[in-house]
Amino acid sequence: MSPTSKPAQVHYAYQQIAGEIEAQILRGDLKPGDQLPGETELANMFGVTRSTLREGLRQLESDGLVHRPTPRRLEVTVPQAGQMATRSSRAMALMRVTFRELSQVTVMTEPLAARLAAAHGTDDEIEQLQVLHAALVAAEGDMARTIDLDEQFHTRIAEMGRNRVLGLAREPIALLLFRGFTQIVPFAPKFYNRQIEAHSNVLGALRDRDADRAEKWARMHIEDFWRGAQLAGLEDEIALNPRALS
Amino acid sequence: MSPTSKPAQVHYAYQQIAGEIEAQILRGDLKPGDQLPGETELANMFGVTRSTLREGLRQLESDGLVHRPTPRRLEVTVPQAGQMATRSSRAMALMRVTFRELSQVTVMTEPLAARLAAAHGTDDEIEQLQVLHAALVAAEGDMARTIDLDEQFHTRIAEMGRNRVLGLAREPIALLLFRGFTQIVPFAPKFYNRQIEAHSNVLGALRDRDADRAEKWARMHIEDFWRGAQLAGLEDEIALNPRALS
DNA sequence: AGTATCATACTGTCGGACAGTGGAACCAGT
DNA sequence: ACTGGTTCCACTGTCCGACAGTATGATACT
Repeated sequence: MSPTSKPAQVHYAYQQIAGEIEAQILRGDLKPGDQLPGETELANMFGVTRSTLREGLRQLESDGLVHRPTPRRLEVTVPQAGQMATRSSRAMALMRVTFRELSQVTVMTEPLAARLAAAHGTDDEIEQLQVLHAALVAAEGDMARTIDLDEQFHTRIAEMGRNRVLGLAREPIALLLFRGFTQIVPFAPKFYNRQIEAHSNVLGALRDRDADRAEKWARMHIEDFWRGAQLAGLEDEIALNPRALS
Repeated sequence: MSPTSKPAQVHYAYQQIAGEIEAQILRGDLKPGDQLPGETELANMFGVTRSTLREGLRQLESDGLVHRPTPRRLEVTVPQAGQMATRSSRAMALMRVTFRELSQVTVMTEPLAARLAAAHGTDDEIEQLQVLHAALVAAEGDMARTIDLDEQFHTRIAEMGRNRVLGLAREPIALLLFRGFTQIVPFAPKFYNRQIEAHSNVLGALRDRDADRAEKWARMHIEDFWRGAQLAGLEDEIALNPRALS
């Protein structure tokens, strides 16, 4: 019953191949960076045609367990965070999750990220964050760029926390939530400036290595975002039209 | 630069096919439940061979955007939470995340889940949770079963919160963390009983619809887990050997 | 009408083939 | 001997054609 142990009927050859290689990776027989044999050879090893083998490979590729730096080289790899985030965002968008759902989670993740960043971020990273913030301020008016930089700002903080689990968990969520910016700003003119201010305060707290203050301002930042959504009457609205993710 | 808008070089035919169908789904031209034409017809539509088309389909399948209820029927679907969780867990296991990383996040997610459950769970769900808890108590000694039920208990609470975003975010994490149970119990004999007790208290709070108390006990529950890991000296140990996920 | 049978169409897999190309071996020049 | 360029080969992406097994819908039967 456990979601991780379901040796369900995987009778199809291409699934068996994907499963077998996956098992070898998880078992450690194949380590990230290892190069796999050519398709013909692999096909022989598994006793199938190249066509069948390729279908299996496509699946592994899509799972992020192998990838091709160049068409000629097929190597084992650990799933990339960005790839996982995209998949997750897409899933949530298709589920038509609401601003409420996103906010409820983000109001926990971002403050945690800020707290961890205060503890583990390097001076250099804080400096870079300052630069990013300056760019964000300078981008006033350009909505697309603002959203992009805003997302980067938050992600950068999360990275500073040295917690990859948090990184994986929050990225797809933040990705969706911050896109909602566009829908909120028109309803709350002052909103934009308050966001900038909050960023400044988080930045300041990080510089002082004040975890509590960083956490507090991050929380206020998100709560403010949520209030903006409420003002705009978007609480239970779909956060993002899936088509925006194309 | 945005992770969602990368029309990178997708020159390969099978990638274009996957991309095109994916776009149609995100755009809403294809809705979950819709049935797709046969492979031959699709291949003609895209002007490629069936072999090539199939490679594209395998990718979509693996992404969870389409699936085959029966080999004959190929239909559009929204990615299943369980599938995403498995992928995520696997990625984290391969990244060799530590107990520390998992705990830091879980100590936020589970209390939030408990709080939301107190607010939105139905009486019926609380009853079912009681049954599950009873089974958990009865399973004393059977480690594998205990872990399985424990994970179910937490997941059930998360579902009661009616927040799909939280569900997606916490599932893969909880999946990994609770498996660590095995490594902790030997070091902390009393640990097991305290976990049961905590569950009881959360359950009681839910029954009283006391969100604060539910949240508090959930937090204590996780913090206790974390202390157990510390007692066992596992703070920075790999939470789960990837091979356990095969 | 409900059930059983049959025919058809479609999937999973196979085998072979070919153009384009990236890498490696090989050769030449200094 | 080492570097730089050329050639050749292996390998990928794609195509074509084929076949067994089977699920699905159509047909026939009770």
